[in-house]
Amino acid sequence: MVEQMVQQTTKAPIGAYVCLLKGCSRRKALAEGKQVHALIVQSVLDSNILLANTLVHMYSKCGSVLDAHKVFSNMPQHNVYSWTAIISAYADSGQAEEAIKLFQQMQETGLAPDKVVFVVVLKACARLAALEQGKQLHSDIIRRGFQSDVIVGSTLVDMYSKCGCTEDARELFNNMSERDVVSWTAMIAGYAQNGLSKEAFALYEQMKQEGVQPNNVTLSTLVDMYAKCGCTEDARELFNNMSERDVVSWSAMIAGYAQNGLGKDSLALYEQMKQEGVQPDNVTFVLLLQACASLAALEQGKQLHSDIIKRGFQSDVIVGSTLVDMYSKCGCTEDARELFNNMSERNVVSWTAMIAGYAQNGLGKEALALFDQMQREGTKPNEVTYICVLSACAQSRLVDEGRHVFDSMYKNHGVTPTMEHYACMVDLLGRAGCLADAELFIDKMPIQPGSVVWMSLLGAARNHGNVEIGRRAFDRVMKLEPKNAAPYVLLSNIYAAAGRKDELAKIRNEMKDAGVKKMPGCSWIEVDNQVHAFVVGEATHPQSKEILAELDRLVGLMKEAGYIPDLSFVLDDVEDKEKENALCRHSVKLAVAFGLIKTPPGTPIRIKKNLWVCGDCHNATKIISKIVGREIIVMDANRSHHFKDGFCFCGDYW
DNA sequence: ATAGGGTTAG
Repeated sequence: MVEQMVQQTTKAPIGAYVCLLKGCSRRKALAEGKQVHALIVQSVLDSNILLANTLVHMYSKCGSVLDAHKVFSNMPQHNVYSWTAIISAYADSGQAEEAIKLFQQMQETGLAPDKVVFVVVLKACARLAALEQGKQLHSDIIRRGFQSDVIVGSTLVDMYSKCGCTEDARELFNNMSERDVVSWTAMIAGYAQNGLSKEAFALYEQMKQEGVQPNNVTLSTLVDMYAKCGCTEDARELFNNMSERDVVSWSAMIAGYAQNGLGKDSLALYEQMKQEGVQPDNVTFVLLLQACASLAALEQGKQLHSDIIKRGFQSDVIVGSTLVDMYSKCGCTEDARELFNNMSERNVVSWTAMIAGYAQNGLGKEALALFDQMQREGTKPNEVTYICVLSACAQSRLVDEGRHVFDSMYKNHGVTPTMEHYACMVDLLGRAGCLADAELFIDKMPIQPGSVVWMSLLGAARNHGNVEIGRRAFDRVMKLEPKNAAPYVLLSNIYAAAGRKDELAKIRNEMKDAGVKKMPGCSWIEVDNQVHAFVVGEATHPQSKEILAELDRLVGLMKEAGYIPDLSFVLDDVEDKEKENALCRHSVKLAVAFGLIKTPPGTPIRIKKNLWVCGDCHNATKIISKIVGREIIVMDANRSHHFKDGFCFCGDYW
């Protein structure tokens, strides 16, 4: 077909080829572009500088920097457009350092840069947050008199913002001789990216006052900003009022829900998006997978996975890593691993996601093995990798292995332990019952221990019923984070388990006086592609009556099997009978009962919980798994619990 | 040629 088209236009072969290549660029049709390239070579037109430049451009747009570079280096001569095309190829593919290097090479050849090449190199600097180079470019731009160009100006604003220099960006913005909607939006986005939402809103108001119409890019920026502030309702209102919504606008709103714990709303919005005929892209899928992961919504996650394959996004490394994460967070480490093995490209995040998957599911040995493999295959672990490896060791009681990893992280990969790593070590030692070692470890820390470290110790004290250490750790957390409810709950658990009623009452009052509220426990379960949420103590689900009846029936059977409700997990000072009732309304139990009613016998039940699963729910679920002959998987805020035949794979170590 | 949405942990 390509040949036919060319033959029909033999009168202007070069122009025709340019047209064809531009079409390929637009459609990102690499294979077709290569065909056209072959024809150009056949017609001995490949030394034509215009065609060669267009080829470089085409390969760049189709994502093949390698081919772009080949064409570029085979060209008999380069003009400024050739350089622009190859620099932009590297900048767009994320190889910003290479782009900057090429720009320097270009200047060495004596060619004078034009506006466009400055824009392209500035983009590379923004990507790298290479402020010094950016400033150098800025002065070159002034020297050549390009500073009054509105595109160059907007790009400079963007570069300074992405380097974290919002004040420089703003000064430049104020001095721009001409400002269009893009300039305003770049400055608003600059504030948003640097967490200055007040300034961003103020500038947005000013923009409207000066009569500049915000477009859908401006509004999507604001939707994202509202969402990042946690104001999803404001974001939604703005989103609803947008006249034009493209895939980015929808994704920004989907992200807002997914990243604020409202995964259900993300998935609902996706349905609406499809109805309105907007096509999701790779980024949309990443966000939706995050929503599924946060809900452990495996069925919908699998559906998305097949949509991803259908639309050809499965080779995107970020999509792949997010899929690994989604399967892991649904408790399916084997599926995650198979996917991981088949990924066409893996980066440090992909490896880390898989290691984290093993860690979350209590498979410490597998995590360590993968960590070894990763290094053998030449991927350098980063600090997050180490957090995951250490937490895998902590979850699986691999104390010596964890110590060894910690001791060698700087030596092996130059990763300096941060607060999080120290907290992991305290967790590792504390969980294993070495509370004294953990305290000693904190004493020897070269940095001031932060609240995460003390929280780890407090958690360990809770697990091992150590009142004194628990109290000490609690006091340290309070000094750093007086408004956090978690330490109050942990210390209350310690007092309750130790039967220290007076101290329990006292801490409950202190908590009340401090105006600190415990986050209510909430569990989710997906049934028939629909996620159902259960909040502790609430009977708001339409089928609450049946759920409570089922729980009643189960508790009877459980007691026959030896279940004794652990009333120490009810912190309110009420009668024992009432405590037992309260235990029965814990969200995990409600979700389990619902799952039992709504799914066929024998099928596994998968539940997601926002906090840690409580000891009584853990014990109860073990017994239920045996009585009803079902596998029950509870993904809590920390790790998974896989119940089967009366046991949990965590071995009660969590 | 310029502005907006994305991956691992906690």
